[in-house]
Amino acid sequence: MYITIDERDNRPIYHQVADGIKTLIAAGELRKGSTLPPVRQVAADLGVNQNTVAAAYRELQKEGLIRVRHGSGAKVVSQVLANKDDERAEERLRAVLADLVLSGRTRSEVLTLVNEALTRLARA
Amino acid sequence: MYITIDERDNRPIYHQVADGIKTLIAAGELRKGSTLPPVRQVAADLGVNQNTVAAAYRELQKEGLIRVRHGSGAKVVSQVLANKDDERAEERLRAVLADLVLSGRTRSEVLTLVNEALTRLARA
Amino acid sequence: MYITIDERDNRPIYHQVADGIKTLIAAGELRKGSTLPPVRQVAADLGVNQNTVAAAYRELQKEGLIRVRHGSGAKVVSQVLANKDDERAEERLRAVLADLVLSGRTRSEVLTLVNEALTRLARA
Amino acid sequence: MYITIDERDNRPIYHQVADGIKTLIAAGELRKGSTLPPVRQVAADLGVNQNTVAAAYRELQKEGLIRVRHGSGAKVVSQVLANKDDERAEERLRAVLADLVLSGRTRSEVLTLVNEALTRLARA
DNA sequence: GTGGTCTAGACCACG
DNA sequence: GTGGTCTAGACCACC
Repeated sequence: MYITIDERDNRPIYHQVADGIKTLIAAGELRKGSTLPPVRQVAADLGVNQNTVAAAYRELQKEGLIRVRHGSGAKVVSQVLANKDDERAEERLRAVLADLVLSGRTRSEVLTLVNEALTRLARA
Repeated sequence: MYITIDERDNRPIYHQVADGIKTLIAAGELRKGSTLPPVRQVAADLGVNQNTVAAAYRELQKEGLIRVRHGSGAKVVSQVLANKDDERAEERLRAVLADLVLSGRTRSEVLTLVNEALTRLARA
Repeated sequence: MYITIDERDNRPIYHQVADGIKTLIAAGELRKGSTLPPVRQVAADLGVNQNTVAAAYRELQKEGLIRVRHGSGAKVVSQVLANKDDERAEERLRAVLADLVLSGRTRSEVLTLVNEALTRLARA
Repeated sequence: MYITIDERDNRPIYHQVADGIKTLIAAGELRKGSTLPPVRQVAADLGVNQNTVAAAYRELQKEGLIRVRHGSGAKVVSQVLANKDDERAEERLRAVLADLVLSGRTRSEVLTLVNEALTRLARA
């Protein structure tokens, strides 16, 4: 599991964990039916509290990507988000692109970044 | 000021305001030397608390885009972000792209969204 | 045994099993003196862990409905719950009814559901 | 706010709190636009931890009934559950009715309970 | 003032 | 073994 936590990142840790797993699902590294590692293990690996990882799993379950069952762990049940609109992904996309442009990148540099990122996402 | 506040957007309001202004700067509608409208006016226009708009301005000042002076309002002083938080922006880009892919969009659909957004940003 | 396990049901599996058997008892399909099928068989039929079915039997025994004996299987010994947890049941009833109302059902629709359910329970 | 916590109730506390508020919404005591009391106040009133109440609010938000915003509290935004199917309300109804019947109540006694409960729910 | 996040650690529930 | 709940308390973010 290649998830990284960035202290300087404004996003809360549990969000970063969830996003990391979402990326793995989008990239096809975690397919429908795959079992996620135990909460405790992820917590130990990343050096964060178990509750924090549990919050990430809860988040993913809320979005319909995984199914968490009490004694038997978490499993990927879908590769499609349930609430497409709630997250306002397009709006966030615009904001991020504005940031990249404001950091001095040219249009083609931004497009290169986007293409590189998309290439890693199998289903795209 | 063409800024909109979306109730359903999960981002905090002050963030939405700051992002709106950043987009205007990136698009060239607000150039170096331009004066931003008074906090009170923006607050009234958007129907939000003055403190919220003030927080947005503070954020923009922290990023080096504007300069806020007591009595003389806020002015755009740069069109380039001061913070070199490139990695964080790229990380957020990846997360947003993963969300778009997980919401069922194909690679070309995502690229269309990106191009549309970039076209509105003059400097890109 | 007409018990079904619903993956989408939030109740724990052992609870679903116990409730299924309780419904059979309430409906009179399992009468005082009847023998329940062996844990292994139920587990195999439903495709769940034996421990899970055992937990359900334990629950039913705790409520005074069945008697589990090593070697001789489980037998229905009563058609009346031992625990006087009436208030808790009523509280749960209120919560479920609130949910049904909040899901948009009218009073008469709810009453229809209730009547249908009661009709299947012989002793009612 | 007439919410009660029952130690003997099997449901987790945060669930009992959420159910209590749902009942108030279903009964029309909390209408669309109403503001919920602060997390801290509810926590103090009920004698539970703030995190527990926060979990209840999160639950209600997930179900689409309230909208929680950072600095400005929680507000009722809908009187209809967003995820009607996820909760399997009808299945839980059958289980509760079976319990009431098994506790020795006749059909008419159960119907009286149901009617009393529904009478308190305005929208029913 | 409001809610959100995170931690440490205890204890419970499920399979 | 797995995840869930709850607590106490600290600190942060938002309006």
